Amino acid sequence: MSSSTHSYSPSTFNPQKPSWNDVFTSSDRDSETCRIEERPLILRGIDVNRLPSGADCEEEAGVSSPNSTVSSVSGKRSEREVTGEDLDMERDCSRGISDEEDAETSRKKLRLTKDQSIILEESFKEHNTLNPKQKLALAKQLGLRARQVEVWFQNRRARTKLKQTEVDCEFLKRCCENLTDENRRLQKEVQELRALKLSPQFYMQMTPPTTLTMCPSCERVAVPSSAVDAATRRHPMASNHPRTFSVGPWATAAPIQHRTFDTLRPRS
DNA sequence: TTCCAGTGATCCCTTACCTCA
DNA sequence: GTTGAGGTAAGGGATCACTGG
Repeated sequence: MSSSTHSYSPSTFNPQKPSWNDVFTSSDRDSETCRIEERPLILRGIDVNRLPSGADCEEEAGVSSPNSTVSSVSGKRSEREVTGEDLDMERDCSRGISDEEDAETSRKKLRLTKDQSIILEESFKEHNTLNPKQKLALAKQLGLRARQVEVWFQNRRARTKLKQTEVDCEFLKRCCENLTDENRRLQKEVQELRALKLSPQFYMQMTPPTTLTMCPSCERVAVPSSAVDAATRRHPMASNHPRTFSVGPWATAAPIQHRTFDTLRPRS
């Protein structure tokens, strides 16, 4: 993010409270009063970064951002935010805005100052959503409107989600590649084994197929013949009805671990 | 107690503006 | 000077939860 061409004046930016925790000790999302206070100011035709000229704009006067950049005109505004009072305030606050600015439907863009961004980031780290009280307090601290803080958090959450999606996507891609490799390797192994099976002289040189013994009750398998003997000695069931079958020398007695998606995730 | 309209908050998608290469 | 891409503030619709009548 560049602010080189903007006339940021961080010196005039004066965060009132250094600590977010000091500002918000309660996490409640309550209070009718908050809702009333939160009612945003009309934007149309107003420089959101400029102090409102009218005294009627006092509510936002202390809150508006006198320092953060660009003359900003929001072209549109949510209908639900427009109340009768707001309309009156809008008219009041719009005084002093030039006609061409007023007539201008294109919206100029606000750029947050570095300090504002830092504070917003810090507060986002602590909670990625804000209750009305927190929003108002933060807006006041930053010299922004509550709506701007709200929008910033909304967009920030979207960025976080997008980043997470990218990470997940990358991870799944790697999983897919690994599985493809594994599949290729196994296919190759199958081919080799088939070739071995078809070549008698090589087959003759090999040790005879291992006899596996499986206990019918616990379904444990012992691979080597010595192990089978041991198992027979230890486990009476194995001597009675050992379920035996022949497998190739490549057989493994280790149970196959079914990996879940979570187990595939890289440990962080 | 249930239904319903109103309201606020949030998410998601999109637009518009700004900056930079 | 122009242009296209990328970043981001903001608008607006959809949805959900809550509340009061």
